[in-house]
Amino acid sequence: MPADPLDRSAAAPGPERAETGAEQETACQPDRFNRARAAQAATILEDYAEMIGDLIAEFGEARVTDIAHRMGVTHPTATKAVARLRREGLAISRPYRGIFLTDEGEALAGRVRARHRTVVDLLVAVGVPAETAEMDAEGMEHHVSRTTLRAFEDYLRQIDAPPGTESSSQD
Amino acid sequence: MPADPLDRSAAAPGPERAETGAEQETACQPDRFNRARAAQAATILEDYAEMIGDLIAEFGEARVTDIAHRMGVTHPTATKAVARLRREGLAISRPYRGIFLTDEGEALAGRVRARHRTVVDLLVAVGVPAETAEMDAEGMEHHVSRTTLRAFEDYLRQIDAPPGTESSSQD
DNA sequence: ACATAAGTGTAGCCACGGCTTCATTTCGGC
DNA sequence: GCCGAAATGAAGCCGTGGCTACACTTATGT
Repeated sequence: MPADPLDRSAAAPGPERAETGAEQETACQPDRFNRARAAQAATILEDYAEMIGDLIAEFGEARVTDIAHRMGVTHPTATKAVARLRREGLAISRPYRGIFLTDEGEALAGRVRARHRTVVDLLVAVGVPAETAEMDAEGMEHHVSRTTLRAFEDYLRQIDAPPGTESSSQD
Repeated sequence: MPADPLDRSAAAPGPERAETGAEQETACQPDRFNRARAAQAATILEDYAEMIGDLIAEFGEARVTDIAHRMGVTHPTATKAVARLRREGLAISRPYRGIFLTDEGEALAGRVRARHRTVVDLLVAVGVPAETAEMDAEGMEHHVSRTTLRAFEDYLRQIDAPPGTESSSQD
């Protein structure tokens, strides 16, 4: 490393940092990160909603303990998450009773589940081992926009079609 | 909705919930979420490290204000992030001076940048518009495991090769 | 019917990652 | 050389999402 890299006087080529033009060039950058942050914030709600949907499908209701167990958290954490779901109008519950999803919550859970499947399928389609695909999709899915999701679906549909059906060239 | 969906007495088909077999079937579930959480925790460090690397490449140093501006956060937030980077041994800095990356930090930034490019390339390859790919990759990349990354690279290499070159397993 | 176990709720702690506000330092012009 | 502006640092607030510890309710078994 340089002798004194921390001395600004010799570091920056220009103090004004090319503010003309470079500013709007990097104007989209914060937006990207803000979108990523927003997606991350929605992640937990989406995961819990989907999980509750799964449990209801399996057992007819979702219990805090089961949610906590499957999410790998303690039960107070699950309780807090459920409280947030309630606040957002995604779930309903009564003290010491099971947790259920509102229509909105169910719709969300359905969308999340479908998206998850699509992401896993795409990963597998491009050569990711099934197990790894499941793992990675869990985190990735929350950042997949509608546009990207549709692109995935199109791609999967395309490669799903028999190769000889519509290939322009004989190959 | 049912008359009284919150009444457990009529809800669960069986209280014991098929603990035989189902337990180990869902044993991997918490792990999935834990991995996703861990990835999310590393997200900020990775993003800041890459950003600092970019700024150093551009200006010879990274300043808190610039980092904050590009990340779309206020400067105290950037300062805190830098503090964490320092704690993790990824960056060095002196009060009122620029921020620089350690060798480890630089290595991390390089890996992150390469991974980002690969993810964007793959998204584009399967039909995602370039701009959307940039957006979505920002969040997705942090959840791409080594295995998946290599699968992406293989896939890109494969489709990069001229379609007629090895179509019939000639070479 | 009651005791105990299991499930649930509540309170309070911590770290993180945003934020605002204010103090301090450095930089730059006069 | 000094003074103001810009940059940085430090303190403190808030919401989130983990956790532990403890209280309470429900369920279960004898």
